[in-house]
Amino acid sequence: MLIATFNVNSIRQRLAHLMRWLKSREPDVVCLQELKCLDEAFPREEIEALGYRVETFGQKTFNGVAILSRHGVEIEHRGLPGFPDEQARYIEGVVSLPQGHRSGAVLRIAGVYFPNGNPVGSPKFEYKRAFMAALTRHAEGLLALEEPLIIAGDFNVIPQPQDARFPENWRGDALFQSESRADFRRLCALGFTDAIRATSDDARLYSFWDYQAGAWPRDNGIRIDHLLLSPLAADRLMEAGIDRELRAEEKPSDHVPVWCRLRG
DNA sequence: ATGTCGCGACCATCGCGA
Repeated sequence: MLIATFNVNSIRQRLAHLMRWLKSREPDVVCLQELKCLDEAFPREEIEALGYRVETFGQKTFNGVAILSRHGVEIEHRGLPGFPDEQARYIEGVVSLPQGHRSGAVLRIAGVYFPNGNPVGSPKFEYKRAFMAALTRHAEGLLALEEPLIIAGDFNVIPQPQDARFPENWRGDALFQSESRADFRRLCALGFTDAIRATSDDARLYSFWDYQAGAWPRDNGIRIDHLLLSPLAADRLMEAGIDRELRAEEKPSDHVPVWCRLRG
């Protein structure tokens, strides 16, 4: 059972990349972020042709999230409960696992696209913090369900200095601000496992490289796309990885897919 | 030191968001 997250930075610009990657990696469930289009403009037929159910929560120009699933999926929320928002940043559903799956009958999946929050001290930063507070509150309720649950997406938070090649460059940035990191720790402390950190001590595990200033050739990356596993999901965690080779393709997204494999 | 994309308004560059 392979679950992944991928910020595509425009689904219409990245469809070919996504299709190639879906065919090679064959994930069961994928959370997408930054669709940058309305639901009716989403290229759903192409992805359905690969055997995926497609559930979108789109928005014109900015934001937009989706869940792709090779198994049945029932969407429970488009938009973060308890957080009235114009922006399409949250989608949550329940995936019906194949018969006999050892993780039980269902996997709950929440796809998130966090506000960037820059500049620090602006209303945008307060909006980011409010989004995290609302997600943390909602996640408490989800954990009480005692289901396998994964919150997957672009959190726009660099959790630790080792999650950036040059952490000093991010001082003062909303992605590395102490409040952002504390908010992220508070969410994790409810009982979530960071799939990448739980399975690897490797250096340079990044999921984003800026388009500017040669960030990719210099490997000036950061890790901001995360998979947070509830205890029942973490019990089944086998391995996790980052498909960094997509960043070397022609016209790539500035993010790459991050995935984890659950036993069963 | 700088270096880039994607979108939409609106036609050709520009402002915004990242």
